[in-house]
Amino acid sequence: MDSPEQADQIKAPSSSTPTSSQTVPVPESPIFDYLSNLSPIKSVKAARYQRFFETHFPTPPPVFSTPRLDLQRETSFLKSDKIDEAGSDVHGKCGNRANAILIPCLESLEKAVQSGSPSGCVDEYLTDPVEVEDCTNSAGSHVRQPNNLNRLLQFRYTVPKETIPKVNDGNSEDCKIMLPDQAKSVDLIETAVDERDTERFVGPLELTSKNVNDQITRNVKLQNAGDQLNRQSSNCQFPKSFQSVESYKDCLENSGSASEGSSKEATLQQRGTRRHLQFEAAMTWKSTEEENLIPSHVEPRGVSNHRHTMSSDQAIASWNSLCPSEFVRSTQHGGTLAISGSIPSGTVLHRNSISRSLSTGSDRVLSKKFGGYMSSQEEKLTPGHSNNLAKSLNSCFISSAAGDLHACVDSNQQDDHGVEEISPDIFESSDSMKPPCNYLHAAFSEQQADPSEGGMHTSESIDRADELNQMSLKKKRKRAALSSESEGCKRCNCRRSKCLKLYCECFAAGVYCVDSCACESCYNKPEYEDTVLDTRQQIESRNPLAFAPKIVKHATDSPANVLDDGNWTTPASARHKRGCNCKKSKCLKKYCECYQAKVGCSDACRCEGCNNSFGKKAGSMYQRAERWKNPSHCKLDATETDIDRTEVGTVTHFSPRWEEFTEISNLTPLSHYSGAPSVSPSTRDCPKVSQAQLHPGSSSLEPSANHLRWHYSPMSFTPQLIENKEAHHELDSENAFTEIRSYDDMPEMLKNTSTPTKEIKACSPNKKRVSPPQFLSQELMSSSSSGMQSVRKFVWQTVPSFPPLTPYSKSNEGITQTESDLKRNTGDH
DNA sequence: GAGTTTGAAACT
DNA sequence: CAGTTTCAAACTC
Repeated sequence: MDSPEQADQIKAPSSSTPTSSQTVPVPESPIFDYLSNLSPIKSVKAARYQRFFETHFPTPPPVFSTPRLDLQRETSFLKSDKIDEAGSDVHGKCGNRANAILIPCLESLEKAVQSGSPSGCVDEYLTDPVEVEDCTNSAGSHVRQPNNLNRLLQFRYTVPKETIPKVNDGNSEDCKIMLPDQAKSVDLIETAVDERDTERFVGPLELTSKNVNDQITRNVKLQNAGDQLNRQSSNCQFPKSFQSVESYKDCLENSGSASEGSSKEATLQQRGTRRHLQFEAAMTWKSTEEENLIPSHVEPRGVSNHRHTMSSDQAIASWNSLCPSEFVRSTQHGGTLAISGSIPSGTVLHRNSISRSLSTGSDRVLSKKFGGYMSSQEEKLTPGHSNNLAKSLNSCFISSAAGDLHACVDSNQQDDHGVEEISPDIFESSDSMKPPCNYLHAAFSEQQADPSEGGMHTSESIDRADELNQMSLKKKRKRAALSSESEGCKRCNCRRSKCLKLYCECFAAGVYCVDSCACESCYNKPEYEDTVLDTRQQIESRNPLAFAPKIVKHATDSPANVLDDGNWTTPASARHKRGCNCKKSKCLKKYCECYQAKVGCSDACRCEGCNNSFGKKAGSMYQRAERWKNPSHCKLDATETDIDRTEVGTVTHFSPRWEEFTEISNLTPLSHYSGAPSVSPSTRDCPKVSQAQLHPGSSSLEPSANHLRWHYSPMSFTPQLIENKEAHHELDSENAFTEIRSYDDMPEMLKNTSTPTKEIKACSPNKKRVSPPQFLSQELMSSSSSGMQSVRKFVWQTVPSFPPLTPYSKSNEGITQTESDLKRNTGDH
């Protein structure tokens, strides 16, 4: 059973292992590899990051006051649906029954909560939802496998490649560690994803992004699950059998929804930081990848745990770009942070870094090779490399300017990561949505045409630099302008902002300026990473969404809508996040950001005399009225929904902040879906949703993928319920959909303050919406039109499977209540 | 290419 | 939060 590699791994240093860890040989299995690959995270760290979130997003007291009730309810819910048949003999035990895998997990959670769990602290509760999902997910993946809990426990201690960490936290059992093969795992993931995604082209980057998201989600989930399980089932025995890859895949699919749902059900704090997660998701992936690349043999057992911790921290840091430096500092305590934990502060914050991460994920070898993406810390460890790192940015990098997926390939990697591999369709047709070609071309030219940066010797570099300097700005600007015109790419021409303000398109896009930019006194360069990050941080402190995509695509762009209403097939289905403020251009010139992005103006716009050819703001009222009449054609904007909700059917003024959040929330589902196409049969049955994801113009392909997960998972548990309920309502599902999703994604503070749902519904123009405000989810089920069905399902998924576990549940009282109602109704049936 | 217009971003 | 200033892109000539 023990492969050579495993043997080596077993021999891996465990000198620092305080506890006697009896290593148990683990058969090599792709599945297990994958699972092992999930970067187990130490519980301590988990708690830390939870506290971290708390710091930034104070948790509402009510949430923690009643975690138990919610948990019970949720647990029972799951049990009734899926677990009962598996038997209930899992209580108190660590799942010897494979089929009952879900139960142990829930039981563990339940016990933890009911018994006041060791810490009894908020952190635990915050973690619970994820844990449950983790269990679910893991369960799904191990349905046929006994002692899966052990595995979950094991995950936590699994060390990539040749490292044999101690398994137990000092309890009774000594567990063996599976030595994961990261490459295999990655391949497996990609394969699984690919197999499920048969409807659309999936570029390499996209797969990478998916992996990134998967990795992030699973890392966190597994971490939490591992922690919880470890507490609850230290006596678990190590699994002795391994399921087949096929079974794993099946389970993966079945559990996919749950897995993804975990994100949705993540703590409110997490939700508050979703945006960062979206943008920096790649970070975690990168770190994970790098982790695996790191020779484990170098690090002692204790360190291995550290590493995982770092992985967790990295993810956290990714989620919270507001405090990158803090994160970096925290990671510096880890023994291996140099590599695995070394997320450059810049990387966390700047999208260039993200690109790096993704590139790393796409090609680990390369990433390792051109550690160009190394953080400053890494640079310290490997002097001389970092500078070339950025330059050797050979693989594709992704930027999320305007929520788009951008790919850049440098000359070195073109063969390996040709841009051609990236479907042009992933880019928005609008100029603003196009890849910031300055990155594309800049990075390219930087490598190719700018020897000064490519490793030339000093004299040559100087000469080259002089040449470049001598190049008149005019020429540069002209070149930039030409390239911009001809290729739809943009380069900045900043003169006074130093490219450190949002005026700078590069900076705003989260990427560094490149040589082809015509900017002056540019500080938006890798060498000024600290400055860039600080500035970015400052800007984000003012406006957390400053770097969020300006153009968001509406998740409600279901295929049906597209078919029924050609207007919505255009990019106009997307909207500017905050809307324009045009006064003189009438939204007919590129001065108008909406027009520039080729999207219609929405009620979010404060433009005057709007005549936007992609959609007039003035027409929004009329359109909305039409939509009210014909919900199946509804394409309601989140903005409109919000307005409806807050303005009693009259288009007046609305809070831009709200708009931003709602739009962001809209943004994610699509991306997510595209990133993780198959999750549950239920979701598969929603062609509209999936197709919506496929919309060529989808602006937010990757950055937000993680975000989306949180919306889909629950669905797998309640497809039937949805159908049962949805016929009972005649509400504007579209609105409801948007509303709920927005609500879901919205930070708690906003939820509490800006949702006069009652008035809204009571006052809706045509009185279609009559349901009580607390039953938001019911609205989702309103429309009977086929076009909305998928939407309804999708919406329903937004209902947390395990709402009570988090503060979020409290805030979503209405939703959870609806869920209860549904359960009752279902039971009646 | 120079100058103007425009609206977002930043500032007060 | 509103008004003003700054800024860089878009536009015009």
